[in-house]
Amino acid sequence: MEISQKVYSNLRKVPKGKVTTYKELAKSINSKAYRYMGYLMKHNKDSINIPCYKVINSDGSIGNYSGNGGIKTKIKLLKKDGIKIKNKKIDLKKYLHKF
DNA sequence: CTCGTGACTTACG
DNA sequence: ACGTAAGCCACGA
Repeated sequence: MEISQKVYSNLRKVPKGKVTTYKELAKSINSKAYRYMGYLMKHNKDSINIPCYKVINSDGSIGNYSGNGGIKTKIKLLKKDGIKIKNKKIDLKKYLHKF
């Protein structure tokens, strides 16, 4: 199975109300290709089934987003999932999902 | 095979 | 806190 498919699969496992980081995502597939995670999201081959907005930076900041509205929409979607965002940062202690 | 790319991370000054 | 640099890895051309 291709790495990209594994990443997508894992990302879909993130429960509602939780988020994950590029770092954790890479670790979950036994890889250190942190940068590639974002690369995959941007390419967005399966955007319909992949909640890329649940992927954030290791320090809890939002990171980036190429969808409609960009960062703003990403934050909105996260809030919709019940996640509290403080000054563009997410409380990883509460919302980080580990694989 | 090599090269460029990327929504990252860590370390250092 | 901020900018810079280096490390990292899969993928397409």
